[in-house]
Amino acid sequence: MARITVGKNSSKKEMILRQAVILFKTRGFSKASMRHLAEAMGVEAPSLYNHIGSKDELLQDICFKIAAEYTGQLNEVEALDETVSYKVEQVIRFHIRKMLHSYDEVFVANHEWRHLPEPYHTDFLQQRRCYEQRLVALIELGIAAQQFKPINPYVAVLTLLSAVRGLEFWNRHKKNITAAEIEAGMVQQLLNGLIQ
Amino acid sequence: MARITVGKNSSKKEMILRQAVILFKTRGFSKASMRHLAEAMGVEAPSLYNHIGSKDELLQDICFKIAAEYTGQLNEVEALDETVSYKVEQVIRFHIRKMLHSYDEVFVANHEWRHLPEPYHTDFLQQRRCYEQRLVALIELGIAAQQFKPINPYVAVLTLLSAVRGLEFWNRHKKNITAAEIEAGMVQQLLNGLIQ
DNA sequence: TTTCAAAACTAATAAGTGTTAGTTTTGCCA
DNA sequence: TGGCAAAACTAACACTTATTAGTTTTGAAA
Repeated sequence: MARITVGKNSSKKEMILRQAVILFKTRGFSKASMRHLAEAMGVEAPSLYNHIGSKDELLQDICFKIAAEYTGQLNEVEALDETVSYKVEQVIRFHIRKMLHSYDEVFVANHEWRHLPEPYHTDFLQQRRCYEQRLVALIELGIAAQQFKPINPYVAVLTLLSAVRGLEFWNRHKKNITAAEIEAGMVQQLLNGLIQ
Repeated sequence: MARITVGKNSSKKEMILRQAVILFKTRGFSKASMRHLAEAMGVEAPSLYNHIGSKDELLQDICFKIAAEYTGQLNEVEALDETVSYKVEQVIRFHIRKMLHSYDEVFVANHEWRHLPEPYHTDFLQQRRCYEQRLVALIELGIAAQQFKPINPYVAVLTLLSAVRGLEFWNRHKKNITAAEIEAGMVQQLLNGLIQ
């Protein structure tokens, strides 16, 4: 059949990855088969293996790319010379934007990391825990500086991350509400709940 | 082999269902096989079909039981003669307790409803949307009564539900923090973010 | 002890899984 | 136009899946 035609700025593997993200998101990793993916690419399943290593490798690429982006942003924010609440606000806003702009990728990373084979599964969890720990430290700093109420910092981080993650379920209402409105509302509710 | 021995207050189907909850939670619905479930029951796979209709039916039972419990509680709260913020607090507390006490069931319902076959898939989503809509109406009432800040009520509901749902990820920290502490912290952060 | 339904068993089916081997086609560069 | 690697193809493998059919075992009531 027709070959996988290469776009300007993306290799064939990247094109497969893009389809994989969509497929894993809509069907879930387990129920998404290489034959489904091949069909989306207009090709037979074994042909995919000229470009990729395995199905698992696709999931790894998706999950670790997202993880790296979150960690990278936190590095930048931590280095800022600003108040804690400003930093927390930046983190919240980054999460919200990532959720709204790279919806499918974030969704797959959030839901399907469980299917990562070892040692990637452990590695991913480890990165996640480390990220959370750094946020906890940030909140603790805010409490010590009396910018934040004396709340349990673990609970605060959980609440922040979970609330933002919930934007997953919100895509269906996209029409009735702008991204800016969502961002403003969530920042207000989440940050006001923390600040003294 | 040995028969499935019936406990005092539970039919054999209920016993299978209990094992299914655990299995679906740990392996995910797709990767949980009837052979796994049979092994957990100490029986061969086909024997299960003397007690249940299908694998899908197990998932349906789990998801709709949970949905009914949430709807039932909201019915009760709505009927109360109390302030809106009291009602919202009751809803938040119910969600948190459900999450902490029926962790596995709630987890499965939250994660695996996607695998429900039609028409159950549509029905479940419909019930979910209806539930959210009723919460939105509650928040709107609070804003109209000037108990709450003039926040976007959809965003507020999303934030509440998502934050509570995030308790999923918190079980690993169970040791370091009591249920009461979690409940207090979350109620404070979430409700204070709303109240005028 | 006989009876009989409930519930276990074995065997089998048809479909789907990721992936490899080996072969043919494609399409660019000389 | 001839050569050659990239990338498609077909065929196949070794599993696993949910489920059905048909048969045997179990264990309580008569």
